[in-house]
Amino acid sequence: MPTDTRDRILTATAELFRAGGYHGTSLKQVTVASGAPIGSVYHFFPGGKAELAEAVLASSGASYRALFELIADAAPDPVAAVTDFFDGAATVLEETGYLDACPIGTVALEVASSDERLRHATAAVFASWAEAIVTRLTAAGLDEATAGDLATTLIAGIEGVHAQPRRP
Amino acid sequence: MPTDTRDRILTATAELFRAGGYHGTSLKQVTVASGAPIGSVYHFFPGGKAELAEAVLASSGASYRALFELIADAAPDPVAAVTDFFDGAATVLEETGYLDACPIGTVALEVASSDERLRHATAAVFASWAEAIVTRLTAAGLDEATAGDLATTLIAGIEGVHAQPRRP
DNA sequence: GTCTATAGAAGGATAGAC
DNA sequence: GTCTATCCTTCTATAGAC
Repeated sequence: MPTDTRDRILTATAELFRAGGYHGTSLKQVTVASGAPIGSVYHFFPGGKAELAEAVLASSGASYRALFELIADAAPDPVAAVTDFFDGAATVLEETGYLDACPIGTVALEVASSDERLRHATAAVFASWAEAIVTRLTAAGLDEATAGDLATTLIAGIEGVHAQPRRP
Repeated sequence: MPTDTRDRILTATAELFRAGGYHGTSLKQVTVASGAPIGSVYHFFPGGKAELAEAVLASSGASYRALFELIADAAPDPVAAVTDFFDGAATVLEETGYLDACPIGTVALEVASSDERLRHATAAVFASWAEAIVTRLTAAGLDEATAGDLATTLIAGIEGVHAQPRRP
């Protein structure tokens, strides 16, 4: 399969971003973790690290959105949708020892004031999540404004939870 | 004043961490922003970048805690304390164009799984904040467990808010 | 305590054979 | 599409004069 290598680079980089963020991840690590040589990385992402990061943010963002939609649409009501989603996140955090966070939030904090292009990529992901949430909340009867505020609050909550390190 | 340089290094680094995080900040930037030569940085922080980061986390963490305590103790009740604090954070975010985030949260996400020492430093800060919140909530009549859970939620909220980039 | 110069390693990126 | 070798820059850290 020809695009197999590209996918491996994408998922490996997403995993590295979860652990070390954008600046904490080197292309050398990407080659080792993905098994792809540096030449292939630049073949699929001619724009280098920045273009790779942009693709990772978009693809990871879409995955998390799909996961939320899957859980939400299986839940009987919006309240259950939210608690199911947070319960799932809590389980993952517990099972992984609170080591790996959300690649979007980590990168978003790093690049907010320094990289216009990547900031846009993170903002697009959060906007997409908000849309998925708002759609379901308005369908359940909430007005647009309340649904939007609640979506922002929920996204802040899930991101903030991931910022908490393991204690001690 | 002999420790003046040390303070300038500390505050300059905290500002840089807010913008670019730990890995996104170089010691060269620290020297430029603080006006202190690299020799002085290593004079005050012989352990290099890691030791400097540890000091920045502790000092910034203490400042934010003090700010919360100031606002909370001026508020008539716990609910007002929380809304006053979040309102203050919102004002700062608006005034700065959502550019600079929380140095603790940013670094916490970067180092959670890669640097044991810095992870401890971030965990200590969050624990200190939680203590400040729990003290006031239990004084207001909440039981210890509920106060602890609420403190964690509030900290997650304030951190998650800072992870949101400016839109568009 | 301050400052400069520099060592030594690691980073991103490119060229070109295959 | 894959892989290696290599260039240039930047980074952390150290040495030593002042």
